[in-house]
Amino acid sequence: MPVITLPDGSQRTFDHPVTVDEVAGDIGPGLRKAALAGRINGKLVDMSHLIAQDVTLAIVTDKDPAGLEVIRHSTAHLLAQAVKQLFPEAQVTIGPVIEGGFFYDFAFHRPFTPEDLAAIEARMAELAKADEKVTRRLMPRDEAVRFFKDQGEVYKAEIIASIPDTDEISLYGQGDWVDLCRGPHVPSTGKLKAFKLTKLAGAYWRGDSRNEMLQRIYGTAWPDKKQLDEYLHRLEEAEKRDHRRIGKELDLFHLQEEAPGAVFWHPKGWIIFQALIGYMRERQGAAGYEEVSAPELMDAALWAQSGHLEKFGENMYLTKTPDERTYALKPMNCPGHVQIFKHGLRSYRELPVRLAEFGKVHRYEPSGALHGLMRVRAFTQDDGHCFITEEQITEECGAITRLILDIYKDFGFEDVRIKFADRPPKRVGSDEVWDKAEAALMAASRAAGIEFTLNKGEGAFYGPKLEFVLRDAIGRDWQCGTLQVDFTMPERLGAHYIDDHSAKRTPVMLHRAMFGSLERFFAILLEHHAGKLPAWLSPVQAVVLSITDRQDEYVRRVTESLKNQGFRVEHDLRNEKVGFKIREHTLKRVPYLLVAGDKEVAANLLAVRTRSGKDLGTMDPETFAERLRIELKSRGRQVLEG
RNA sequence: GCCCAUGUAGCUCAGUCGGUAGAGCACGUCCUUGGUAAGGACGAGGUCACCGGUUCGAUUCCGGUCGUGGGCUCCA
Repeated sequence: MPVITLPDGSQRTFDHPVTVDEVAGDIGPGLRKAALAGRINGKLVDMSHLIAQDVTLAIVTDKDPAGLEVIRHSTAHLLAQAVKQLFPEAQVTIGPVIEGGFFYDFAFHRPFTPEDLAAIEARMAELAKADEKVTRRLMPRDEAVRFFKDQGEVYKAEIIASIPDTDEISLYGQGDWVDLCRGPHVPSTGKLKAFKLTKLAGAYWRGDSRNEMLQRIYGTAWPDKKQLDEYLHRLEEAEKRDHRRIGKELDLFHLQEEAPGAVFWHPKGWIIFQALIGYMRERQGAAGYEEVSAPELMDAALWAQSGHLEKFGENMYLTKTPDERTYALKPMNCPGHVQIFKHGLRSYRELPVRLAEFGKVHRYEPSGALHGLMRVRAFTQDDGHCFITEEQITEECGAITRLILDIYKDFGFEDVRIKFADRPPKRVGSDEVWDKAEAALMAASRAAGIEFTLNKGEGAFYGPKLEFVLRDAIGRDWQCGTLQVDFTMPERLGAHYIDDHSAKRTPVMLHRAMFGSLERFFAILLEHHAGKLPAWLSPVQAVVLSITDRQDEYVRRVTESLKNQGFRVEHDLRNEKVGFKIREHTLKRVPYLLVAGDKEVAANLLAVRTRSGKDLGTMDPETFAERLRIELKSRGRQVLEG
């Protein structure tokens, strides 16, 4: 006698057990048709799920995020079914839903080709059109293992064998194909109407690089064709704002074969880079940091003492010199800063000592990890180290966290996620010291009132850390800022201060970076703004354009004057039509285009146009300068273009 | 590091079933003096990533190396 309570609070009573599908049909034929799954007491189930008890039930359609997940998961199954039909020797493994779509990993004796992909997709379309019923059944674990082993599906058998005894094993079938799955799934394959296979890739079995390489097929799926097309369009748009592409278009930097993972900064890119440094110099100077510079090349012995050589050695560049010494190119700035701290006797009265450096570090990253400016082998950190007493940890961590979040706001990043990364397997320092460091950072985070998620085992080898994560235009997450508590390094490198009882004490060291890598932050900024950097960061803030050569003298004079006032301004006197010049500088994302024709020259004016095509009318050069000055000073919060 | 793809002019890309290559844009010269996203003509530009092999002959076929791209692993 199940009584079923619906989301709107209404109840339906049945005199026999009913399926979700029947309930949906009872509510209305339209809903029954649109239904993909049910949610019983908060748990997702199939349409065929039989309800015998009193429950609350919601019918899940494609309007529900969970419905979209069901569609994607079922499309992954459809993919596997198609692959098994076309390539019976291929073995299936796993096929989860991911952001934007799904993938399925297969073991196969040869790589899939783009032609295979097209054939698979075509077969999937046929199978969807056949509208095969999707059925669920339970099977005892041992029987399921045997069932898949008999079919040569050793990966599936391995997965089932690793499922705890207590969990039930459910199998889903559609047509001639059966797969292990927790479910739920769409009631029939006809519900899958809009999908596309997007790419092929390799992936390790169970994500372990010691395991064999499987072949992963990525795809995306949506409730309808329109949403699929919109998604594909979004991908295209994201590609247009790829920092590598914009870097080329705007002539900001380049990379070349001879220096994999190292950047050749062009004049315009370097202006932006320096603007970032200038900004950070100002902010951290105000926060009590003193800027220093430590050697890039130091004797390997120092890196052995710090523990870097042992824990980080495979990522370090080493060089042997004619004097038979081995030097290491610094992969981190901390040991250098400790040397500066420990030079001379330090008193507790001096603490906190805050040292900062725009330090260029080199790390030999695996070749496959390199990615534009996002992942390089030579990069610049806005690195800083605070030498403090244990009592100062909470306050100092709070100050750093507030500073980081405030700085991100200046660049338009409001949504920042914070992760707490605790002790990694490869580490230095005793467990007691780690307990203390983790507790201290945790307490400081709580005191600062920030929310964070746990990133297990991802701390630095010398201490736990907070990671500040930004999301880029294509939806990828990038760790930028970091804050680490370190009870180990000062000890290993022999740093001390004298406390108020004239005793030698070891300071606690905080490592922090806000941009993290300037190269990466630069790339994220470019993508975030699609190249349209705010004027205070733009390499060229305005271009003065002549219409004919009669304005040359005036244009030169105005440009010179603006330059003398500290603005980054160029002129364009080329023998081209004004439309051509406008187009070109707009494509170069120059914030302001200042046009001078005969009329403007006669009245000492400039016709001001923005890169987004807005006409701001005419104004005299002094007025423009004043307004631009305000915009730059407010870092874009007060914008000339309105 | 691993899997797959890929490397032709400054850029974006054609092309050569093996006989040393072409377009558009950019660049140079000239014509045009034109009012808010491409005016026109002519010209110059490439050891077809690098090293080997097969071949009378390789940019093209094969092998390797390096780089790049998409993933995996790793990470700021």
